[in-house]
Amino acid sequence: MNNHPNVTQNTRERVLSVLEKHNYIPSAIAKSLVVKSTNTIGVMTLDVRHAHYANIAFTIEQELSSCGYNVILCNTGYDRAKLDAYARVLAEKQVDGVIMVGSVFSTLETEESMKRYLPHTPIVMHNSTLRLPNMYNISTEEAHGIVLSVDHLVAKGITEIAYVQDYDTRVGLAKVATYRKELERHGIPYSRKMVVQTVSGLRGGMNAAETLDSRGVSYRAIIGCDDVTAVGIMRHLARRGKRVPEDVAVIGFNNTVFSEMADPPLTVVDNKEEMTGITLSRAIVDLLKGRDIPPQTTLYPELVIRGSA
Amino acid sequence: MNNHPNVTQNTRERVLSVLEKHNYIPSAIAKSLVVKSTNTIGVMTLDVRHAHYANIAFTIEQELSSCGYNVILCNTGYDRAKLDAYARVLAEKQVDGVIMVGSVFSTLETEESMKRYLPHTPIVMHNSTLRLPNMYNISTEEAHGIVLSVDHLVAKGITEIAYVQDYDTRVGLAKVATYRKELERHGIPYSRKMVVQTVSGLRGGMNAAETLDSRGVSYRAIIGCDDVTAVGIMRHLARRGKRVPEDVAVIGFNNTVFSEMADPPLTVVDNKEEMTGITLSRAIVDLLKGRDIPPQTTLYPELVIRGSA
DNA sequence: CTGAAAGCGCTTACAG
DNA sequence: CTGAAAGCGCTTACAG
Repeated sequence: MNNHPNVTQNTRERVLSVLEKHNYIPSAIAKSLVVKSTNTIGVMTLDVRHAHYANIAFTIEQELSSCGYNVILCNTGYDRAKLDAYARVLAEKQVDGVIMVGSVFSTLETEESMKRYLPHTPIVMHNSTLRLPNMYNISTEEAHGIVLSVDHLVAKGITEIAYVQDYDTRVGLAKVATYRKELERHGIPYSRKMVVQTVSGLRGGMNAAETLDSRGVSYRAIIGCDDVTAVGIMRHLARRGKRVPEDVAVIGFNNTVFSEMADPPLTVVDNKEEMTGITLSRAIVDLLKGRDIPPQTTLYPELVIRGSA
Repeated sequence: MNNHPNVTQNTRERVLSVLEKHNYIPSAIAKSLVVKSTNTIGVMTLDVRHAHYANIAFTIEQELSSCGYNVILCNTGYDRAKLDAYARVLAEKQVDGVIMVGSVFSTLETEESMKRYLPHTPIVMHNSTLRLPNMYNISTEEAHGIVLSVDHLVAKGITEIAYVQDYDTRVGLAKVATYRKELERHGIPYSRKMVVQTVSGLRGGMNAAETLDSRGVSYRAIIGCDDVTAVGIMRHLARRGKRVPEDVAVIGFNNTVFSEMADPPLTVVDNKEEMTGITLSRAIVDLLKGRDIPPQTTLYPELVIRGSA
């Protein structure tokens, strides 16, 4: 009788002292069996070695543990079979809910696994979505970062703005589209020559800037798809003797440690991972407490202005 | 009757088809209650946002999941109360074992919590130790990295070697001591002026190199306590117009992405996080399978030679 | 080879 | 206000 109202002070104390003496630890699994709730949440992520997922996973774990839930960590990679196996084992272990973070999870295969194994378990997804009644989506509108970046540059009188994109994912495409739309909104002519596609990363950033130079276009700013790529861009510029931000302004995406460490420190679009983790955790807790939440929530990034633009 | 030998092919097929049709998922918690094993391992770490812990946690999770175990992630920070709470909840949830990674866990408070809540659960610890019969230790001898670094520099004919240390932790102290011993072994006079203490990080590295300059000592190499600090050291050198490695060779510790990204790419002591994660996982699995393992295992780092030394 | 019973450690009604 | 019984969904002996 855990903290029930109708129990005498006397009896309670007597019982507690005995428990204390024998170092009694209640079995959560026996309890779970009857109350049909395990107080554990499955957290699926692409790869927690990546700072982005690590930050979100950390925040989720901290937030949930402060609410009495534990986290089972699942790194699926790009492996469908792994995802399926995790979904099954989370069902067997009867997690109360699952949080999936990453755009990788927007696939029909994922949908099938989740529908099959966890048809009634609340699922909160970040940056991906499934057509399932028990699924709730929370997304960060990364393309909004382009709006912020272009606005920032234009306010400084810079109009020759190049854009370095990486993969043709849904958000990747949305970002280029927004880049084009934003230029037009500011009355700046759009040129295909000002956007270069590359592999994200240091090398990719260097190559992208190199490509831009080889095209002979004139640019006063480069927006890079992420911060590490932006560091690569800056490295190429430095080797060409161009100063940042005087000659070329650089803006990156993702406010990881790399941004601060860059020289000059990078101005970046911050997708607010802590806020994301907290929002995801609160959503699942709300669902488990029977409170209703909107099926779709949008989070907006913000611009962190440092030395590079 | 899961795959028991004495069951007819016939019966088995009949049963399986019914299970399949009803989409039956066995309850792991009901099973756990009777078999006294949950197939879940608690992994305690300081903070999974740090690349070092993220890498190890990732590898542990992958390795254990391939052996049929799930991981409950616990980020304790420096908070004793949190650690105590996690220890208790892991006991309640009846994890089969726990892995603790980080030197933070070498405290009497930790020992008390673990003894109280998990007296019979196998505990495998990395870089920390407790005087408990159910505890097994696996440590990476970081000081060995100093041996490798000094050897490498001396082989290049460099003898004026400075050392930047951070905190006075057990391993921090062991590293300076080894630095001194190694110099002596190579017949190089040791000077207190050649070691500077700093706060780890970019800023700390810059400050440390600055301090070295202000002391007016002559140096041809600097060994930094970690890679980010080494990047700071290189940044200071670059600002002073010194070339790396021509004028000054730089070696860091921890082979994170920062090392590769540095310019020039950093020569570093790699503490082999993947190997560490695998070793920790195998140890706990061995213990759970009833195989005996040595109470203490030592792992050695290796030198990754890149452009800075 | 198969089926029914007991029990894992809890909670939840339900009698006393 | 307290105590004994039933049941959560499995596995493990043990009869048939």
